[in-house]
Amino acid sequence: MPATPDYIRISDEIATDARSGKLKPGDKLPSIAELCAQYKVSSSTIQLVFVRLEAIEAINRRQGKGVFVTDPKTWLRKP
Amino acid sequence: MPATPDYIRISDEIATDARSGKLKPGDKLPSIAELCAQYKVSSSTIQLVFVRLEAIEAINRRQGKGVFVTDPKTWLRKP
DNA sequence: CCACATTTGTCCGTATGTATC
DNA sequence: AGATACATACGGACAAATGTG
Repeated sequence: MPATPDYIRISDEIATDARSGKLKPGDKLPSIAELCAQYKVSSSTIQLVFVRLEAIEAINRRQGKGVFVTDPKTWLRKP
Repeated sequence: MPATPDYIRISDEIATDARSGKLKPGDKLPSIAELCAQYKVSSSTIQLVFVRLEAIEAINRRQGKGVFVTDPKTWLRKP
């Protein structure tokens, strides 16, 4: 059986952290470089994570500043 | 003004076609190779489009078979 | 204003795996 | 067996926004 793809697993973990309160609305995620190191994946995979989380409005990406978590209450679904 | 990124523009066009009825629920999208040719982008960009559309449940991806449009009424939002 | 470092943003080409026909 | 098609992941190139000095 196929293991869960990295980009699904990582976005689910971030979503879980936000729902549990470990990440709060407005919190800035680690930089892409740090997330790459933390999860041992490439930046392309992290970008996939961001596209997926952004599509459901779970994060807010601001070029040059960072990626910020939104309030889970406003998410379109639980990824 | 920043040009709209390809993966946003393409997923918006597909969404518009589905909403207008040009694409109907259950319709199969052209193959990745055909979409690459049609929009003159790489397969990586098409995969970004798919991840984005799948996140809002606008498409259903079936490995080896194709990518199918869902009913816009069930989408999580209008991309 | 300018230079620089940091960070995110987009896109590409390729490799490999898996499912279907 | 072979062809087709989608799935995941990588690494790199370059652009754009921000902040600091």
